[in-house]
Formats: sequence, C-alpha cells, structure tokens
Amino acid sequence: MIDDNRHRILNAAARIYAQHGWRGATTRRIADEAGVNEVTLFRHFGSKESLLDQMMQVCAAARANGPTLPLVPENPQDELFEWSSAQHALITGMRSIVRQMISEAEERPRVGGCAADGPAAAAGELRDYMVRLRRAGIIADHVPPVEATAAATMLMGALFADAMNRDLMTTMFPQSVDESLRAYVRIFLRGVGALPEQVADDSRSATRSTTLTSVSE
Amino acid sequence: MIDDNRHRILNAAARIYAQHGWRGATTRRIADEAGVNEVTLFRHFGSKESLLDQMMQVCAAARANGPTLPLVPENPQDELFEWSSAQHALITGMRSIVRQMISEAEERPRVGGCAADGPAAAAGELRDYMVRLRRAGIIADHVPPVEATAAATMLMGALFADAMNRDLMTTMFPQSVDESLRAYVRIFLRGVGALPEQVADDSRSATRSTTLTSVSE
DNA sequence: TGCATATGCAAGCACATACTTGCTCCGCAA
DNA sequence: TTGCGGAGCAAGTATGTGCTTGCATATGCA
Repeated sequence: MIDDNRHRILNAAARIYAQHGWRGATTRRIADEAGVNEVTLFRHFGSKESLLDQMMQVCAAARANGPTLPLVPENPQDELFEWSSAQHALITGMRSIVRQMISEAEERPRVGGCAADGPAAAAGELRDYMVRLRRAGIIADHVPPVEATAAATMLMGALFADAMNRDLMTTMFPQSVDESLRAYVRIFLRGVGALPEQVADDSRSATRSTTLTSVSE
Repeated sequence: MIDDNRHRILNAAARIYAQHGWRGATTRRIADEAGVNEVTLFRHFGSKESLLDQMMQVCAAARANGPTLPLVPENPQDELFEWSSAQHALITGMRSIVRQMISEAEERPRVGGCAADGPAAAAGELRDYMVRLRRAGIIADHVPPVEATAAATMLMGALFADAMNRDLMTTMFPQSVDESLRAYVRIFLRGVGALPEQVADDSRSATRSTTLTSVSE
C-alpha cells in the first residue's frame, strides 16, 4: 500500500530482467512495465545498477524457504518424490531469471553468487537425508559415502536440467513432469542401494497421486 | 589462408558472444577482438545479425561429431564412463556460449533451436544403447522401457548440469570430474537394473584410470 | 490554510551502437 | 601501366540508453 511504486518497479524489473537480461533491461522498459515514469525510478533507486541489485536481493529472499525432507524417513519414495516435485516447481518458476543470472555470472560475479546458494542448500538437504536413510537401514552399507554425495548431486542436476530445459528442448522430455520425477526418484533410490522392497514399481501409486502437479508448500 | 579475415571475425564473434551475449557483442568489440577495422566487418557480413547467424551455424557444425557408444556392449561401465567423459568435455568446452544461447532462447527462438539438438542427439544415442543392453541381458527385464527413457534423460541432465554449473557453484561439486562421472555411471547402471556383477565397485579401476581428465576423441 | 513529499511531464545531455559514405593505400593480375 | 578488389581511416547519421533538471500537479498531514 505505502510505497506501492517501489514494489511495482521491483516486480517489473524482475520480469524485464528475466526476459531480456541485464543489458536488455533498460530503465525505459522497466518504467513502462511498471506503469511509472522513468524519473521516479531514478528517484527511488538512484541508478539502474542499484535497482537491479535490490531486485536480486528480494528475489533471493523470496526463494529462501525451499522444501524440506522429513527427519525420520518412513516412505523414502513418496517423500523424495514430493521433495523433488517442490524443488522442480521452484526452479521452473524462476527458470527465466536463473538462466539470465547464469549467463551473466562470468561478467558480473555478484549475480552468479546470488543464483548459486539455492541449489547448494537443496543438495545439502538431500545429503543429510541420505545419511538418515543409511542410519535407518534403508540404504545398504555397501555403497560408499562418496557415492552418496555424487548421487545427491546427480539427482539435483537432473532436476535442475529438467526444469531449465524442458520448455526449450521439447523432444528431450517426452514424458510428463510427474512421470519423469517419479522415475528419477526410483532410479536414484535403486542406484544408491536402497533395498528392493523400498522401491516399489508403483503403477498404482503413480496413477493415484498423479493429480498434484506442483507442491507449493 | 584465403579470406583469412572472414574466419578471424567469425572466431572473434564466437568468443565475444560467449562472454557478453547478443547485446554485449557489439560490432566494435568484435572488430577489436579480430584485429580488424569495424567497417570490414560490415563489408563482409552486411549486418551484426547476419554475422552472428553465420557464427552460430559454424558453431553448430563444429559440434556435430559427438561421441558414440559401441554397437555391441561389452563392458557397460567403462563404455558409459568414456562416453560420459567425452560428452562432459564437449559441453564444458562450449558452456559459455551455451549459457548465452539458453538465456536468449526465449527472445530469439532461432538461437535456442541451435543449442537444443546437440543434447537431443546424445540422449537418443544413450536410449539406443540401453535397448542394446537390455537385449544383451545386461539390464534386467523388470525395469519398464518408460523408465529407461527417463534414466537416459536423467544421466544426460546430470552431465549437463555438472558441466554447466561446476565452475559457478563450486561448493556443489566437491569431487573431481572423474570421480563424479564414475559415480554417475554406477548409480545410473544400478538404478536401471543392471545385474550386480556388471556394476563392480571398482576402487582399483577408479584409481587406475583417474589420470585421464578428458577424452577428446 | 500551509507545507512537504511523491509523482508526472518535457526537455535535454553525453555517450554508445549499428551502419554508411567517401577517400586513400596496397597488392596483384591482365 | 592500368585497373580492380580488399582493407584501413575519418567522419557522420539516426537511434538507444543512463541519467539530470526544471516545473507543474496531487496527496496527505500539521
């Protein structure tokens, strides 16, 4: 309500930046998108750089609360699927802006750092969950911990690549998001040495909860 | 030799575009990088758009010959590792330019199409190899074909994400490229139902060939 | 009523960028 | 020697872009 224009400008800046990148996000375009005179933009933020900096901070803060995995694992397959689903939805929601940040990370290191810690936190969460799985006896002991780390990176990488590329390389993703994520999780669990009875080939369970497309919270 | 400047300009354009993107790749910068007067750039290519278009075509042609997987699988683990290694090196070598292309794919669809078919071909190669694995009895029958497709996408996604993000998000990749790729392949094989004796936990084999960092051919 | 703050509008400035024009110089082949 | 094509150089044009200034208007608070 108060300082409404400030938020309008920040939101407009996020949209324009996601579409056109740093150089393409001109102050005129941002002001137009916000429905605001270009001058008020400078009166509020002083410079384009300062505006985009603040926009990134807001963006990073908004993304802070990612999904979590349960402290005591019970049904790893379902738990991991829901977590992956939320993670995937999160990345998909910011894919445009993330693409821009990544492409500009070499030129503007500050931008890159902003985009990096989200996935890093997620991978950490996954690794922690996996030691819980091992302690609970769900994951066999013969898989070395180094491989568990790599497995976490691998699943995160697959989720990341899926969310980033699915809309661009349509031929590479013939299956629906749900089907793909379910398969990723099953392959992950088998690959990491989960005992066979933990990895049900759930044709029923898959169709049962195929209705939910994204988990927002 | 003949038309030397043409190639110099095209190479310079590729380098500058990879660093700064479309908007950042100004004709002045490209001409400077090529050691050539800006005017000769226009005399050769007519416009910036035409120059960058031709640069992308050259780039796509150079990337055409990716690695292949053997027609008759013998040692899936080693074969997949070498293929993954080559694939990873290929993506790593073009990661800057790929990052730019992806970030501009929404704005300039032509650019996106150019970047898409490389990974698509690789995923196809992987899928074909997997049906050979199944026919050879190396992969168990109880894994449905749908999941095999997803597995191929998953491995490709992990390779892609690793190659694209390793230099930016250093904390997410504590292990060396070789260690990671070897682990990805093992997890992939186990996850896809490869019979246990095919997936050796090769502490020796891993250290043995840990010296080669990239397979160029 | 008064005053401060926020906003809009019009204009402008300095610079960068895509692209053009006109000229000169150089090497090479007829 | 003449002519021709490729290249450099200097200058210029039209537009885009970040940012400033000056002035008018509205809104809300004392």
